[in-house]
Amino acid sequence: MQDLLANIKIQVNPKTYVKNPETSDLGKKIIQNSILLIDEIGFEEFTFKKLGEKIGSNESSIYRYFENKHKLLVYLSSWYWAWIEYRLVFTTNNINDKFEKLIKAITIVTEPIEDDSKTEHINEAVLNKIIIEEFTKTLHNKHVDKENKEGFFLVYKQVNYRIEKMILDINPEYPYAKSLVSSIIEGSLHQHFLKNHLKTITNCNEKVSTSDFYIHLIEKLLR
Amino acid sequence: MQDLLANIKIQVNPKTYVKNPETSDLGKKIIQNSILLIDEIGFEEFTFKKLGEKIGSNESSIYRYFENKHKLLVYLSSWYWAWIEYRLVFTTNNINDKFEKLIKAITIVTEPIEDDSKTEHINEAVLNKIIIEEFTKTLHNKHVDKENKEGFFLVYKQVNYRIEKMILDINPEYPYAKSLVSSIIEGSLHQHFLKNHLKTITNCNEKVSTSDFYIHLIEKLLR
DNA sequence: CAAAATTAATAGTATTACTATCAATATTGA
DNA sequence: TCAATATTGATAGTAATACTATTAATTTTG
Repeated sequence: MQDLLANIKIQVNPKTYVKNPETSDLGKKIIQNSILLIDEIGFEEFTFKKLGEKIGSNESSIYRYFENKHKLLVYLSSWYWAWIEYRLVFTTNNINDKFEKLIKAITIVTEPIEDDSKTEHINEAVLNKIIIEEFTKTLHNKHVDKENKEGFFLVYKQVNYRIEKMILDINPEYPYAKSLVSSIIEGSLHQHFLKNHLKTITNCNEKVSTSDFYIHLIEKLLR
Repeated sequence: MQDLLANIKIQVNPKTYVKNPETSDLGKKIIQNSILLIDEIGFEEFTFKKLGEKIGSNESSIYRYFENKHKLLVYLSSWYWAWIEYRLVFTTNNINDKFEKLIKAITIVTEPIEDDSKTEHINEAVLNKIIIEEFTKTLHNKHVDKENKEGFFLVYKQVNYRIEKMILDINPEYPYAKSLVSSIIEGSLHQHFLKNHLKTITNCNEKVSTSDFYIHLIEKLLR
């Protein structure tokens, strides 16, 4: 899996960037260190100037890759969900038992990302952390509708559709497959967030995983 | 209910404001029009300067009520959840059937807010809209832990605890009561958001309500 | 190795997110 | 009622943000 991923290039919607960061060293440095810096100081405090200082490069050079920090976050999110989708397809492929397949899928989107693949400039564990803390901001702003039309959230929706299909495969009569999936995918990020910050309104912790909660839920609901 | 609410003063954590906006005309104007302006232009574009212009008042006067726009949003959210809690307690009071009680509670936190009570300077329907679009931002920032300690999210958590108790009353063995509640409360806002912006990953629309989805869910899960 | 592309350095602008000061107005309480 | 007090408005000012533009230096490539 590690090796396989090393040879796969994750494609991100070109509208999110001015110049593809995968095509240069500086671009890769921008991606790598923006993940680290956003994790460190949070998205609100994050600026291109600070990122420039961190990578020993110039603010204006970063602007040649990304229009603004919002688009950079959309890029990072898109990369993340494309990576999740890849793992989802790879992991559930060739599983015949429909329920087992769904459980594997739910696990992929709900389990914490333990460690990175070490083969790339992207640290998936840290990226997962910033997705938990910041992903909501890619959707919750007044450009959502415009950006949705431009296809910024296509991969995210694709992940939703794939799992929806698995649910309808198990039970074509279940009337809320879409809502169930979107509430699991988003809800899982939320449970991870609560585990980190508002521990008293979640059961998830070191012992009980978010995956446990959601697998128990779908078993009760669909089995 | 309307009349009753007119005589109830909703209490908000004093640490969210510098001067209580309920104590003056200007304060009430700030609350009333900040809700309308945030709904209009979104939280990112919202500034105290623009609000000042809207209410024919001075930027610096608004700073005498709220330290910054983040704290104002926390104030508005706290008011909202206190109002929800009040309606929750009021509506579920004296219902003996445990399941009926829970369904009423779920309905309160998931149904759209149709219209305001007309008795106050706060338009609850519009406030509900901005909670759907912006509430996530009160939690997702680097001051969460500090603000959580200061009690900024107490009422929100209180709403969670109340419904958790109802679930455990029905089934004390259910191991994920906290996570179920928090995922319903937050997930409901998310479903409303998807209904407005990403329609293809939700079943909720004019015909199917968010409440339907969640009531169906808890019936399957706990009945 | 010359042309083209990329990056760095510097400067500059409009806006934001405030703080400070002081005058004008409203409120209140003796 | 009138003086003290509190509130609000107007103006000015600062540091930081979120960019854009220009030009020089460096690197890449054909």
